[in-house]
Amino acid sequence: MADSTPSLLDNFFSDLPDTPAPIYARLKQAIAHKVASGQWQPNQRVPSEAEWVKALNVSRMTVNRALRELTAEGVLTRQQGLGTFVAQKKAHSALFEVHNIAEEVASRGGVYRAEQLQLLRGKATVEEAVNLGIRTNQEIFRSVILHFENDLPIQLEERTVNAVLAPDYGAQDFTRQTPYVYLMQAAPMTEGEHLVEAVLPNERECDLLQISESEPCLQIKRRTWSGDQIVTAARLLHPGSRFQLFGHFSR
Amino acid sequence: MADSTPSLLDNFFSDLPDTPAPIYARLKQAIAHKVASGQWQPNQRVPSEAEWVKALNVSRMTVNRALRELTAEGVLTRQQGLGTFVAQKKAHSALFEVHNIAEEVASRGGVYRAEQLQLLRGKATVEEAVNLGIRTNQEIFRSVILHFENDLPIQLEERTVNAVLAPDYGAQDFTRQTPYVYLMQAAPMTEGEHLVEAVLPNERECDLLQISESEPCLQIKRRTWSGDQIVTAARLLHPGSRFQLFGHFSR
DNA sequence: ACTTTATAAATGTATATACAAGCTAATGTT
DNA sequence: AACATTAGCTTGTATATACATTTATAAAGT
Repeated sequence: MADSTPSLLDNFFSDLPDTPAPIYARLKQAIAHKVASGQWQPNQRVPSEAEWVKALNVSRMTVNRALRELTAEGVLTRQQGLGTFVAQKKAHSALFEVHNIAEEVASRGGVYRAEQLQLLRGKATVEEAVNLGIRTNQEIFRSVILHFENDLPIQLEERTVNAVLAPDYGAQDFTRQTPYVYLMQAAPMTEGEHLVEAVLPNERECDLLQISESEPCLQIKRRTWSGDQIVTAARLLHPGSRFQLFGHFSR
Repeated sequence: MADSTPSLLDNFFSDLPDTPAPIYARLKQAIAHKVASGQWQPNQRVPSEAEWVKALNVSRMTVNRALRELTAEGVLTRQQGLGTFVAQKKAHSALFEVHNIAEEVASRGGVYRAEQLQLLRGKATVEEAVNLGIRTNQEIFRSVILHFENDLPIQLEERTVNAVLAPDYGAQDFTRQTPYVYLMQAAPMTEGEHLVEAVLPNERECDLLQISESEPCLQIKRRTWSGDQIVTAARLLHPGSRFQLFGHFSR
């Protein structure tokens, strides 16, 4: 389970505000950012409580609280006697966290492939501006991607992206890497919402998804925040016969 | 916001094991049970940290941890200077927690009504036994209920219930109280899972839901645990034109 | 009557300390 | 060489203490 311990504990708070939030919260935020941005990989070892105490000159209980809460939130895992580690990505996954369709397909043992139908930059329309919480003249990206599992369409993805927060979105090749992966490192998600409903897609969409016009689809509209700004809004269309959403909850 | 403070702090742990779990965990469990079973109502005041300290003769930090974690889990809400209170049921609700359709309808300002189409006791079939994780000769209840919002069908609910865990299920009147409410006090839910998909219902179901046969529906299959036993398995059918699932997530 | 000020109560955070319990690796013994 | 023991590091929990912040209430002043 163990790897090596990250080094730079000094100046750990360098790129974070040092006034408003309590110590434990800032430590949580700093660690969560390392994990969300991929700088710390799953199963990698996190500095021990004693190391944090020495490096940051804070009480062990303060460090303990930060690590304990991150563990409760599924960011870290801890093992008595061993240490603290970055959690596996969807270990005890929260609800309905199908953010990366490529991983989802791979985890089922399927072959994943994508076609990029559209990717262009422009100014936001009124509807898009409302969706993203920005002004209408602000730059955005629009992309349409069709995702395949074993050469059968599994998801049609229409996405609008805030170009200020993710400036390199237009330079990505989404047949190689899903938007989710790029967006997570460009502007790590802190919050999100989704709206799920059953719909009958229009003729063009049925054509793309290779389904009959009477086949119902799961439509998921999702918006994700980074801090207090909306990074992206997406509409995901899944053929009902090829896709189910699974969720698990406790307490 | 404040009500009156519950009295019996003595013997609070009376009906709980007193050996294995740490103090803070037992306190959490005891409070969560009071809330889940409805003995403590939303917005009702919970004893202050100081009161718990005096009553249980434990450290304030221990009580603080229990209350703080229950707050993070959405069971309680706290306000500095004021006190600790039982949280509103779906305050910052977890994901897709549409457990009680009556509340859902009411929160939208709609008029709720239900028709009980079936309610009978019997022995579990093979499929039902597998679903509930029991043996095939064990007693179960089966119920079919149609829920209305403003006199339009909003949910068709087929439910199987473990009769051992919820023995009085058959005596309930589900036109007055949803199964969820009874089941929560009979065997408080600790875990659950759901499977969401888009389907086209059969002729009878379309008839009941008053929709055309080409209208897609959201189908939710849900199982809920109490401890390590499955209490109930339900299949919920929602007309796509009248129902959406909304979820919100953080971190 | 109204405003201001003090006071008390409640939660929020931080620290120091202590001991329990789990895991690993070094050490010692047979 | 094989095994048992021990020491050291790790997380887990519990306590006592201190001070900050927020809120409501009571008292004092105008």
